Amino acid sequence: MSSEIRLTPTSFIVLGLVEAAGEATPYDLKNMVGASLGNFWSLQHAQLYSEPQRLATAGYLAERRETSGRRRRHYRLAAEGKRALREWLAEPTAELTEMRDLALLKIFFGANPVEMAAEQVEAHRNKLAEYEDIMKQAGADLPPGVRLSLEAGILAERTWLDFWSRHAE
Amino acid sequence: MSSEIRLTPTSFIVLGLVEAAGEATPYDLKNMVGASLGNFWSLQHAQLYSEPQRLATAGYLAERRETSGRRRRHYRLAAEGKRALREWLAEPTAELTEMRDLALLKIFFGANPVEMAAEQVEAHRNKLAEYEDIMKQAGADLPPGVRLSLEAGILAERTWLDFWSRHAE
DNA sequence: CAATCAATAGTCCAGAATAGACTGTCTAAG
DNA sequence: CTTAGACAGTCTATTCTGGACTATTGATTG
Repeated sequence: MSSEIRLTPTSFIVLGLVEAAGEATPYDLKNMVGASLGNFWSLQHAQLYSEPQRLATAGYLAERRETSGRRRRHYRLAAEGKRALREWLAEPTAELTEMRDLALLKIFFGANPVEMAAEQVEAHRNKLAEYEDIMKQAGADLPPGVRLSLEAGILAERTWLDFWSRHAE
Repeated sequence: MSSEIRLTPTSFIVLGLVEAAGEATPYDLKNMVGASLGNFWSLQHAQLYSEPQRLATAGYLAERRETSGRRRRHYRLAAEGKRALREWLAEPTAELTEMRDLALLKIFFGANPVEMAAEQVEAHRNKLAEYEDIMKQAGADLPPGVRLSLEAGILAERTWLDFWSRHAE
């Protein structure tokens, strides 16, 4: 309960994942992130330990702690957390994709695009293959939202692959 | 000189912009960012005040301070800064685009894509128009790297516009 | 000329995020 | 029974973020 905290995207990621899992430890969250979300929103694993605690003290999550062994903390959504998540999901955003592309930054400042392109083509090709693979394996049974964001990832990777290929000669 | 500091992307942005300008105040840098780079790499203006100071104490920039009025600080590249920038530019990166897209994050967690799409189509359409405008106005005389990253921005915006349009019905 | 307004320019701070080293716990194989 | 590797969590220093706040300058107008 109590202290008001600022809810950041990180907060909603934690709330969303906890909701999806029903109950989860930070380590569970870490694995969930790695398998999905991490592909398009990078997170430090340390945050998956600190953020749930923040949310728990503020009343958005309920915490149950094991009394022996690893003394893991298990989190579930509290009513307040469910409400906050619902609200956030319902509110559309006009905010644009923010991208941070080191290679592009170097190009901007005059780095040689051809040299840059070789590495980038390779990296994007791998990423694209990975996504397409997931889509082929699991595509049909993915929740629609997850599937949609995977599609978006595939589109984006195709675009980048295309862009860099054209500069690779 | 002296104290070793960690050079982050922010550092190289400052070094790169100072090099391009010859000499610049933080406020100049802020304007340069707004007009170009800011479109694909967001920065807090406060950092354009603190980062140059960090770089100056570490010997990468030379600082000249006005003695009256606003007491502006003017920075130029020091030899060490020029070296660091060259080195960074020469080294290709395999790092991928990191994207943070709030709308996509919401979709991932189950938000209604149709509602999301309306706002996003609008926002991306505007951004795309803005880029294409710059390209038409200034395209020919842009430095090649700047032009290339502008092209990348246009491609990316087209991709997003396309993606969201398809879900807008 | 003084008042005032907008644009210009810079400072500050609390809190959040990042990088990455470090420490424990558990299980299975040799 | 020991040890390697996977599993799970903690910690710290530094950087970054959002946003409020202050101060200077130049242009307008009454």
